[in-house]
Amino acid sequence: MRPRPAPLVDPRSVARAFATPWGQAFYARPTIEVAWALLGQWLIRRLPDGWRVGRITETEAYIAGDAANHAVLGPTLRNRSMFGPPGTLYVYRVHQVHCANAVTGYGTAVLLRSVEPLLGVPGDPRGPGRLCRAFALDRAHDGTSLLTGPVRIAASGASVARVLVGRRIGIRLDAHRPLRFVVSGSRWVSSPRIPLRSERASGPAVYLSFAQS
DNA sequence: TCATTGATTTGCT
DNA sequence: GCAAATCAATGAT
Repeated sequence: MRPRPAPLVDPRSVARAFATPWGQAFYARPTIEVAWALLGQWLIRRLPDGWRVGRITETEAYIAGDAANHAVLGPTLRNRSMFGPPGTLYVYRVHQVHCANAVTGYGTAVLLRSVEPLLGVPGDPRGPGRLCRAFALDRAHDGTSLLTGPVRIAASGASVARVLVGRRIGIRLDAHRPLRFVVSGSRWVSSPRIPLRSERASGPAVYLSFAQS
């Protein structure tokens, strides 16, 4: 019998982080800034039989005036949680999978694309569909709060040294915009062949100048 | 009620 | 590299 690998995080610290997640102010900022800030944070899922924890390694911003944004035409049955308060979870289905987003403002959100498994994560959480499968997320979680719900995001305590920026994956409209953000050097990232360019971890200020909200 | 369309993943060539 | 799988949301009829 093979020894079980030691967990990368202490379950007690996970419970503490789950109890003190990022608050609404974390999400109520320009979407690109939030997409950048989410890198390195803990995504924590509470299930009846335990925790699932991953370190966020890949995000995409869906901003105002963005043709690829589901919310660009206003509220519908599918996207209505994108018009909830900052820190709302927006989960939708596309093809055969689900994708999870953190709402930042009225009709804007950050797609969670990949995490690095830290505790209790089954399978491969690289890619938004596989991330949702690994964290057992579906439309039942749409509209729940990342501040008080069964899925939360909390500070990891560690900072991300360098961020890679590139075009978003799998979209047709506004496909060229540099709104995809990746933890530099991580192997827990989808679409490894899509080109990315390296940016200082000092922040996304350069992108905020041309892409508001 | 019908046709179109995907913020994906997988498997085959 | 490319296309199929497969289905709910959406908008047109």
